[in-house]
Amino acid sequence: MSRDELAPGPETTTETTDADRFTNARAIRSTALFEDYTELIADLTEEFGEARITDIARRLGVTHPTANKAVLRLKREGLAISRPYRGVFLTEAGAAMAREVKARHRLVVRLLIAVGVPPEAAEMDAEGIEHYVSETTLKAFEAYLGGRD
Amino acid sequence: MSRDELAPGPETTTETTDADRFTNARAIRSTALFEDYTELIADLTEEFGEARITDIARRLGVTHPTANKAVLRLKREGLAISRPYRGVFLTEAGAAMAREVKARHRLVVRLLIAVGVPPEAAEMDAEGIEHYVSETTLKAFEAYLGGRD
DNA sequence: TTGGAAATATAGCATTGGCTACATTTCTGT
DNA sequence: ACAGAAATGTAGCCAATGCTATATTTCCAA
Ligand SMILES: [Mn+2]
Ligand SMILES: [Mn+2]
Ligand SMILES: [Mn+2]
Ligand SMILES: [Mn+2]
Repeated sequence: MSRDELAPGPETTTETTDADRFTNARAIRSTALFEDYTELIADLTEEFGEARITDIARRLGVTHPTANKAVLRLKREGLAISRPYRGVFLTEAGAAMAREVKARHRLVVRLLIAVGVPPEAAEMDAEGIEHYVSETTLKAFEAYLGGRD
Repeated sequence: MSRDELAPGPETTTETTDADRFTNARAIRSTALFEDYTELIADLTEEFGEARITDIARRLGVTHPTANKAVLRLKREGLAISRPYRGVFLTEAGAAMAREVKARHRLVVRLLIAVGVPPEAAEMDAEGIEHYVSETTLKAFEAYLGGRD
């Protein structure tokens, strides 16, 4: 039952292992929350001029202490700023993330709908899928959607 | 700056809120790890006749104590069984999850490739995406891939 | 057969991301 | 102006998921 050096394959090019894929997915998982927060804060700021903890919490479906703690992490990472008892705002880095994430979100929804997924399901599933779509895949989606914009 | 009762909309049908989408994504996040473990244990069992902690850990790119702890959770949830210092095996529930997840994994890869994503990127991204694809979306993927099977 | 290597288990630590309960501050209607 | 309501902040709890270090068990080769 030897399992060493299994199937080395004829590849001379560096090979993508299972571990690479799972490690990639784990790395993304740890940034997905920040992506949702920055995208949401950008939305709220556009709608209301500021993003308040209560509104963030309600839109995400979490309690306000949970939102508050997440915002502390966002601030620590340089993605947001806020003064006590005041609204939350994105830094330039946070705004850049929000723009990037929003574009990805929309493209994923459009792609899903284009291949026949009902809009409701597309919106629902995209909320999770969006975080795992690489640049390469995004480009492919753009090419696929191509003309019919 | 009133934000109460904003845009109630003309819907009579129950509406999907932002919070619903995020709550759904959080629920899925908490099962994604189990899905990867069951799928992997099924693969290893087929390849070697058993799934050993060391092999699980190496394939996932984590340390073996991490894999061991995850297997304890799998056992607690009735998805796997094992005796001390021996291989891990899936219960019927675990095997059912593995089958379902593997089918989803393959369909997602096929769909991505079908819309023009390079196979390498498709495999990489599918590892995360697969967990967030609903039954409805899966059905749409099947319909889209339709004939050219 | 037995000693070292390999595999497995366990202990203990850290962070994340949930929650409830309670404290503090700000806002608002009278 | 001020009292009560609303918003925000903080403390403390928990589970999940990662890690390193160490102990134990099993396997294998001489
Ligand atoms: Mn999302
Ligand atoms: Mn999004
Ligand atoms: Mn996966
Ligand atoms: Mn998979």
